[in-house]
Amino acid sequence: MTDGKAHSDDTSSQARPRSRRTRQRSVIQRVLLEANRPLGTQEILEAAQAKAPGLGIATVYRTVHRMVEEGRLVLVEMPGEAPRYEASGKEHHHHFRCRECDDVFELPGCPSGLGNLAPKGFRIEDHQVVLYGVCPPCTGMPG
Amino acid sequence: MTDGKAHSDDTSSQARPRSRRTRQRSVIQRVLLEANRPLGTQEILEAAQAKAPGLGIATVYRTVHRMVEEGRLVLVEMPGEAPRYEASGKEHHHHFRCRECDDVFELPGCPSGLGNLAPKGFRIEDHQVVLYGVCPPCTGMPG
DNA sequence: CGATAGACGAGTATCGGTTATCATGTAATG
DNA sequence: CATTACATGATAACCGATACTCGTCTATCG
Repeated sequence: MTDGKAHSDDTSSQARPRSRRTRQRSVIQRVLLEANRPLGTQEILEAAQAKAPGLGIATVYRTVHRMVEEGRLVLVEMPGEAPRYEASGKEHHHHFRCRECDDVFELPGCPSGLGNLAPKGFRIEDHQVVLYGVCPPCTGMPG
Repeated sequence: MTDGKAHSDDTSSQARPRSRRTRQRSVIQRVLLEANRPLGTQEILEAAQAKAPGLGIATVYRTVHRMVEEGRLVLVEMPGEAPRYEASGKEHHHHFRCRECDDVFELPGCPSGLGNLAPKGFRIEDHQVVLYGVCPPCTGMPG
């Protein structure tokens, strides 16, 4: 073959459209990857609009979906709430939700003995722990 | 009125309408109180319709709300799913969700050391643990 | 039994979250 | 700088879950 590189008319594989680097997209990605906690779509929108005025909610959804498909973001679901997203690749951890500000924080580590919770006969594949309370800022503490 | 008992025209307090004992309501209550696991509105509807043909979803919502207000039912929320309801008054416990049948089961007990998960500065008030996997019936086990 | 306040079922409306549409804008390429 | 395919923003449409409306029914009580 004269050119071994796959050309644009290659219909094999999923033919995912070539990705572009736009201001909106990079701002959203930065917001998510630099946050040290899971963010909801509205949080993402507001944070990103500071750096990209006029940014719309549709772009947030589009970018988040793309990043999840790319494996760069993972879905974080809290009981009774809309989905949040956080950077993937972190160590196994759980979450804390502040009842004052409604923010969700990451908690390093994992309690042991979760496997003993289920009676015999249950095959445990996964687990999720959520702590509720008040975060340091909301208690009035500086840290 | 001659008697001192509060009559129906008493507008003091919340004047909650007098409750009636209907077939639909008692069936829904039995379904919920006898289930040993949290049920969603659709599950409640289907289970109750077996004993009360023609029962409508509106009555399920009405009865569930009433029972929650009365304190006989507690809301159980699983991440990313519609609300479930279980009988109140049980000992502190957590839940297991089967990925095959999507049923949620109660797990007696509670893992220790959850308080150590949060760094200093977080005030922990509550917690929730969810295990995911396959329940005994779905693994092919009898019990 | 008769009166009546509650309750019911069916259907419609609403709600928050998400997705689709489309005209316009713009990054990437030559 | 011209081309063009991909991206964007605004808005409408959609969706599952839940609440409301209303005509009819019935448990309760005298």
